Amino acid sequence: MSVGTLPKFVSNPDPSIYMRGRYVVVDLETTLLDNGWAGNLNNSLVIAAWKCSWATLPKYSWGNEFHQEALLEDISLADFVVAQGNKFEYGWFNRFGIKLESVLGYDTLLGHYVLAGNRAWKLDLDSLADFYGVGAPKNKLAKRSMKCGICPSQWPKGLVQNYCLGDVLTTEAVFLKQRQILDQEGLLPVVYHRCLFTPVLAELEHRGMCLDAPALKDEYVKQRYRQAELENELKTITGGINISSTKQLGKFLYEDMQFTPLKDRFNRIITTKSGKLPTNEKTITTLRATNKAQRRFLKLYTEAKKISSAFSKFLTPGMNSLESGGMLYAQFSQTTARTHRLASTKRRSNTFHSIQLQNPPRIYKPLFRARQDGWKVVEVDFAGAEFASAGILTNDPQIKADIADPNFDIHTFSANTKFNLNLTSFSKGSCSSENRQDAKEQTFAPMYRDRPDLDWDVEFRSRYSQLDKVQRKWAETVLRTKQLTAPWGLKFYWPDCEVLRNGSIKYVRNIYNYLVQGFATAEWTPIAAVCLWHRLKSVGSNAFLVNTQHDSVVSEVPNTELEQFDQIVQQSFTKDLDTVLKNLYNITLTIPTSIEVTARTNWKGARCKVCSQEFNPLTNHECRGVINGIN
DNA sequence: GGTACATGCGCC
DNA sequence: AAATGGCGCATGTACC
Repeated sequence: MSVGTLPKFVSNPDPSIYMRGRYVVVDLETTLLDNGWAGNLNNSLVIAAWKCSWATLPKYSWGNEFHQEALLEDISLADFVVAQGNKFEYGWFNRFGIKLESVLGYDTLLGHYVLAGNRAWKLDLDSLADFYGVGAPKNKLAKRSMKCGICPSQWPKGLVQNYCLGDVLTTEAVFLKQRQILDQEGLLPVVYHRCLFTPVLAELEHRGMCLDAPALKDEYVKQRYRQAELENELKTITGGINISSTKQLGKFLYEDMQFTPLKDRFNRIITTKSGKLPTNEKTITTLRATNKAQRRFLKLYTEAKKISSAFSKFLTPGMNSLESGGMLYAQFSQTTARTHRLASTKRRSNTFHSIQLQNPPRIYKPLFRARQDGWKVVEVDFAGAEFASAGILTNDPQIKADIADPNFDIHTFSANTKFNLNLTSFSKGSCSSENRQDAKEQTFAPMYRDRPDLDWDVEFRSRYSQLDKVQRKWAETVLRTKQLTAPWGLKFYWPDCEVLRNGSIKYVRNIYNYLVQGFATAEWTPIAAVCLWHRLKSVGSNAFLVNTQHDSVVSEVPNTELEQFDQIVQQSFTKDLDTVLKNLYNITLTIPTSIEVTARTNWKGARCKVCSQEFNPLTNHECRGVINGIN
């Protein structure tokens, strides 16, 4: 069975193409529904403008998406396509009939973001023009019209044309300056990596995720009912305070109910940043309830708050979408996170229902399904990605050994310290599952922290002494030079790094974190997704990607293609990842990555802490409907 | 009435 | 909240 092929520009990436290749710079003006998103089929193209590197004058073309032969011809002659905010153009290229997998992009927005590293630089085209000193022709009238939401289709033709052509020339000028700097800084491979990911995201945004309507309705009704019950009971206890108000809740807890505020290990009263008494769940579950009324209130309150959050963030938007087909969309941003991880937001839209697709409650994942009968939702996860990433970056032999050892379970090891178990074996099952579960939460915390007063930190850092040594070296480097260069070339900056009064280095936790988190989730996952996407295209598969959550990729796959899909996944997430990291960054993964693949009609959900059953609103389960019983 | 901030919490 | 990092969103509140 064929696992397909990758295009040369993926399997054998050569970022120097950006310095010497033939390119076309493109800018499009469209109607403005949903900010001109190509996913809204009521949008239309107003004008396309482009300039070829082999021509002196730019070209333009009015008219609709089906008549862009001249642009398509030039794109087919180029090695890559340059644009500011390429994801937008990719969406429209799809509508032009261009196969996205055949177009290598260069995005000036991503270029600037990569140069910025973790610095919060402005990324709009005007700011870029200023930064690179290429003096953009500022068309104030056009800018103002755009800002006021006046559709370019209503503008005088000459105005649109000048605006669009002006942006093409500005983008080209920015590109030419920018690529020189990125080349000198050794950052072109990183930009290349980011640009490979863009068309995958453009398509993924367009697909959206499909809800399981009966399951969602069932859950919605059940929670509405429960919510009403809770509201009634709480009202009788509190006299009708607004439990969403931290102010009112604080007053109720600490004044009316007379709870004793919590204290830290130095016997200081714990407060929030602004000095108020905290009212979050952790605090509330730790407060000592001394009577029945107090206990009852705490239980009801916690449940009510979770339910209310589930409604506003998920159940209500989900229900609203059912009339129009039960599809939820999101927007992904490659230029938000300081670690260069992907970020996701709700799509601000009147047409599309949307949620933030990177954080739906895990217990509700089974409320999503494949949109067609006879298909599965397939999730691919990297297992222990950040631990492996840390092991590779610091070359720690013990991390490597522990990951390879089937008889070593790090959460059991963690539980051993936390609960003083005096275990002699750390294989999974050597301690109770409750102990393991409780320890799990903090197992990897010492990777991004170093507290000599905490037993687990000392234990962790003494076992993984090479990791400890290298991370300290990172911090010393930043203290000395104010920056840190990752093995893939990306530079992180902490210009005001200094030794604090208590002797620790400022930003030490960020310094310990960024490379480790960035390598696993910002470098590996996009490469794996890109390779999966290209291979699926190359075999003419009907399967497609619908989501990605830092160390996982979610797809919809026809049952008839499951076996082939699995093989392509294995290829993409292991061998292809190795190949691309080697060829693009000259990095070798000294610890092999491992993945978990699950395929089912509905998206894989969370397991219940109590009975270990996967939560599924469609099946009977002792924790059915009880949100806070779920891990 | 709008904006900015604080808090809390969902995910990885 | 003590006791890692990274995000975005909802809600309430303060302030102009």
